[in-house]
Amino acid sequence: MPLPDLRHVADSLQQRIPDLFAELKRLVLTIPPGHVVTYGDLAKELGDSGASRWVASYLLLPEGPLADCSHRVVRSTGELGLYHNQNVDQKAQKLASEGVSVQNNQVDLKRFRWTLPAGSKPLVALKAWQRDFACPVGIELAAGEVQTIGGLDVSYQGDMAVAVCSCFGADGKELQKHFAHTMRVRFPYISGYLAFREIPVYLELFAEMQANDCLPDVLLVDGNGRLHPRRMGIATMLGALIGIPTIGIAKNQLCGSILSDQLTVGSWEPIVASKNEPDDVLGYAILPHAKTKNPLYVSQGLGIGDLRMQEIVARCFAGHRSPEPIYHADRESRRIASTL
DNA sequence: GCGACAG
DNA sequence: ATCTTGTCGC
Repeated sequence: MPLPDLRHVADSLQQRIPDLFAELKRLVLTIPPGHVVTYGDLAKELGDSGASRWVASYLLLPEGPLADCSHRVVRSTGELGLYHNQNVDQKAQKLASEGVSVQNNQVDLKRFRWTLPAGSKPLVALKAWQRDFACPVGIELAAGEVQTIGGLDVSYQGDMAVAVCSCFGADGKELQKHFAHTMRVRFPYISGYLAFREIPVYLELFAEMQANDCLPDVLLVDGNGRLHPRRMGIATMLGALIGIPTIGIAKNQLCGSILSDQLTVGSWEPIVASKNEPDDVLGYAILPHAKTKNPLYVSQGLGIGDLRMQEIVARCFAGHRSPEPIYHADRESRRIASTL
């Protein structure tokens, strides 16, 4: 199956990613003096209440572009919450000067809550994109021995992202070569939407690797694949976009429940969406070795069945918690980011 | 009050 | 992910 022109894929995907910063700013600027909204109100208007933590952290940025308005955003309980300059009293004073009465660090939301205008809800569109995403059917890891296993990770220096792909041989333990690409990210980290933050830099990286005729046979991606609220984690989406089989490797559990309550070294314990449907396996938890008590969360990206996925990941274990290709990509991307 | 969500 | 000091252990 011919691979797509990744230069073109990179450019067209970038077009489809909304500017959440601009949309949040637009919403915040509609709050008139004398009114407040909650972090959750803003997140829901962006399309997902799960974005409230990002909304709060962005508003509370000390030198952030919305620092002038952040006093008008409070917690859902009516508590004032934090303020960008650490001085909550100043938040109360600003609200009071605008006519919002504050008692015991609380605002009466019934009286002062502003109704935000209907927005474009960009996260609703992105959720729909994930749900409806049609994976190409032809992507399957070829039978026989794998030649090259790639490990992917991204590190950050501010809003600069450094993506690295470390290419390992069939044994999964010997580094052959690696590639790196640095670019500015323009989408925040929100749980469930990691792909929209990190896929752009990966696509730039793979466009270069394609130009050098150095694409691995299979990719281990730092993040989930099928183990995702909408079954469309970054590993799955990336595999579909670049046409290479992928496996998702996460260090923390995003969703689902582990069927077994006992993890033993080297055993693949199924993770299901709900214990009521134990046949719907989203991925596996595995302890790579006895030195760590935290498992790795491994799930199908695209084009590889469970057994082969387990075999490929297992042969990449060598004393670190992460498989060697990801471990190397993590260290190398971090090293480069620290020089920026 | 508790639980809590990849990077 | 990043911010961060010392500290425990192989």
